[in-house]
Amino acid sequence: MSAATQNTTVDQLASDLNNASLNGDANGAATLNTDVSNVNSEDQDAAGPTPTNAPHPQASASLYVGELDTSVTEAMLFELFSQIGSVASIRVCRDAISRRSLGYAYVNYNTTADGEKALEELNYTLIKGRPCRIMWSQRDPALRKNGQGNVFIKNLDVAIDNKALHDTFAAFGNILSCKVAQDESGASKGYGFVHYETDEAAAQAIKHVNGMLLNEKKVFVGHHIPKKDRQSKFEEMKANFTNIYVKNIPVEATEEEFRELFEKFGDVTSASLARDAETGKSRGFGFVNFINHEHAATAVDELNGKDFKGQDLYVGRAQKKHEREEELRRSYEAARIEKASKYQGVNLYVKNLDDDIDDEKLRELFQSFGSITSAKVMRDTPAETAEAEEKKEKDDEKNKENKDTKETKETKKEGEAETEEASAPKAKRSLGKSKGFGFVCFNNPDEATKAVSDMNQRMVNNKPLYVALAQRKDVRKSQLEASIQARNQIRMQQAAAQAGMPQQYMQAPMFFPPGAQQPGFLPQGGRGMQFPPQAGMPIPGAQGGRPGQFQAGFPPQQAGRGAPAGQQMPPNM
DNA sequence: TATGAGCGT
Repeated sequence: MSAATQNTTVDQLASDLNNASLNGDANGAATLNTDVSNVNSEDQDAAGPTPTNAPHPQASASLYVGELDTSVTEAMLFELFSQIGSVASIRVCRDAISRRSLGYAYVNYNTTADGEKALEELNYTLIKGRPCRIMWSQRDPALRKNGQGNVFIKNLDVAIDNKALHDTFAAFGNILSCKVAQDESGASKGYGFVHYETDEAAAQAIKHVNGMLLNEKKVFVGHHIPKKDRQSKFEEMKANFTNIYVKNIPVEATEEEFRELFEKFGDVTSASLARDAETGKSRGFGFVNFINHEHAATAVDELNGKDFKGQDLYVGRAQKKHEREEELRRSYEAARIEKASKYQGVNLYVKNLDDDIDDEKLRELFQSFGSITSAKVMRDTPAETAEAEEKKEKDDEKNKENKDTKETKETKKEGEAETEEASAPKAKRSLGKSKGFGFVCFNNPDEATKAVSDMNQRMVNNKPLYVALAQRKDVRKSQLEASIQARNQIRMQQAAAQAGMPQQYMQAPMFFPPGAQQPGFLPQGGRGMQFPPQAGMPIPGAQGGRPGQFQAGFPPQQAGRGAPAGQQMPPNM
């Protein structure tokens, strides 16, 4: 980074910090001295931001570009990076077998200056809707893998993006990499990372920003601790617990009785029963804290499950609130997965359904194969259908009487059994329009398999059904991705063959700018193709147009262009 | 609440 830019950034930091009320507030947040123009040379720490303008160590012109969408090609990167200066070469790294992009690339410039400029001007540029992350290529993994200088920031305001984070933290030293964690839609997850070149810079950043307000939010800034290190620390903490949680305590038990019960095992610093805020009545649980762990552990061993005034106590290590919540979340997730795998092999995906087919009719179609636990036609929400309905109502005015007697019912919740149907109120509510597919779940896999072989391609209301075993959402998703990748690969090869490109260059795609002399390329000015072929570009004469299109009205295979992926599975899978 | 990914010809 140039000195001029660095100064700008520092000034900007000072002003940003002021604007963002980083200077403390009534809530007791600490005050940050952002005055970097009046540094007391004897007080290094108070000086705060100590930016370094150190050039990167290798003095190469090779950039690593990460966080790329897998569809990003060399050509797209060339278009962007050549705006900065003369690009020597670009390579998107790909899996050796599947050729799927690994999500990162190298951009090599002819000069280091251009590399620096790209780092300053192109970092976090959106490519295919995702901000790219640019670093100097650092081939020595050891330098990257020790966590030196890596800082973790949480409780970030969602408005703080990569650039804002970078600008804020650049004042403390040279940043190798900086990122705000994002969800799939690109929204901030409220935490991020700043990896400095040196530990000193990281220490300065932590010292000066931890606990400060950024966009009204008090941020935590600390050393990045990898998951496994945090976990082992947590294990150690758990192994030395002194705090105990007790439940199933008779409500008539007094604080004193409760405390006495535990004092037999050692010195207790506190023993309290949870009480209702209004009535003051015991809520039947409480906490006991011992001075030392051994006594706490003995109390758990001796008292758990023991009778206390007529009730069997639960006594265990007390969890932190978030720990307990996480445990509950995990067990919920485990239950969900178990439920999903239970459907494996018994749940059928049925598509190309006529709009007239409702849950009831779907069940009837399949009931001869065995015992059906649920049959469900996926529908738009009534709201989505409302507009269309309204229009239809006008059209149907002539047939009004007919419509009024039509059976309507509300879309049912997931997992509800169909047996309710008979007793369901025939309320005159609008039913969402059928999405043309649904799910039929059998009791056992044999019934399901038989139904697939007998019902697939069966004509129903003049439409051939597509019937297959339903796939789990994640399985389906990865299969779709693989097929798209394979399709693009074929297109690339077809395009290359058409252009007369030697096969070997398809195996190791490397983009050289037009005009660059590279061995094996067609001479300039010949009839050679523009290089490289882009995924998704139309290929004259290539077979079949859009893959997955089918003829004579028969639906494509499940891996083709079926209903939108998000609707393929019932919500319980 | 939250603690990443990542290096080739």
